[in-house]
Amino acid sequence: MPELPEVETTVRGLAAALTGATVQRVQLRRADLRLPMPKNLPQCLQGKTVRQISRRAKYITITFGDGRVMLLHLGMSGRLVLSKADKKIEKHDHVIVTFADGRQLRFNDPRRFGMVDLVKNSQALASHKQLKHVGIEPLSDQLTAARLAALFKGRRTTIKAALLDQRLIAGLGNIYVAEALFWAGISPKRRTGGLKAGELGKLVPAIQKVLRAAIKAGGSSLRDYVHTDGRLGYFQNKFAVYDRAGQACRRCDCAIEKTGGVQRFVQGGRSTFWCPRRQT
DNA sequence: CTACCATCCTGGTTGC
DNA sequence: TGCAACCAGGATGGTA
Repeated sequence: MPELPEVETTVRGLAAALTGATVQRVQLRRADLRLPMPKNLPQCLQGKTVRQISRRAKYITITFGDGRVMLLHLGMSGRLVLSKADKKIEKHDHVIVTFADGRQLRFNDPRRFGMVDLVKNSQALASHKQLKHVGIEPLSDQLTAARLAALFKGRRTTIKAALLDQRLIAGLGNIYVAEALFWAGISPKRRTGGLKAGELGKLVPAIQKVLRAAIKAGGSSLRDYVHTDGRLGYFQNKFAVYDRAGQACRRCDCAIEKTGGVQRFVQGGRSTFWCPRRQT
């Protein structure tokens, strides 16, 4: 589910609601996610106050008053939802944080591809195994055509694989790579090294435009994803190509022409959607 | 390097 | 209605 826009929407919801809140109790109902959770999580967080909540790549960080940082990843099916304490506990609610005012933050993840970890301070966070190698933030001024050219130079990978590679650019996933390449007019089959400066110059704003629009729409809700208050995102209604095989893309009448509209094929084991008429 | 594959896990959808 | 196959927003480690 969650790519950068969904994680960002979650972070904004949590930050607005929980900054300054004090943890009363933590229930660790199931610790065996993709990485095992630290068993001392409840003891470490009890009585601590939330100082800051932010995002790096697709990771969520919750910094507490004593400097400790909780690191979370939502994997494919994870969600963080605020609820009242009397709400029924769901099957896949793995961590439940109860605050002093009675509200609860629940980490629910059916597929258990997510992760939760705890580190001593922000320095330890920066050198965390999961974060050490993540690439540039696409919505920062780090993302420039020149930077992309340097990252891609000499590589023979396809642009689709490169944009999914979190070590290069952090936060894009299968949906937003497809959408960004569409708006940039670049075929997902192109080799990174073969892209011209002008094409990279179109790719940067395409990536940022898609991510910003998706954040504005509160992310995409396909099946699992919901906001921290349970509302759905609606960017899925604005997809140009993702999950639209056989339909017209958002820019032409390709569906009724011989190209047959948006095409789907499998690349690296994952679905790729593109419009052959608009992306070359 | 790179492409490709399987793996972790559950649940929803599709097709017979 | 049952059941099996297939599919899914991610990340990683192995293979050739």
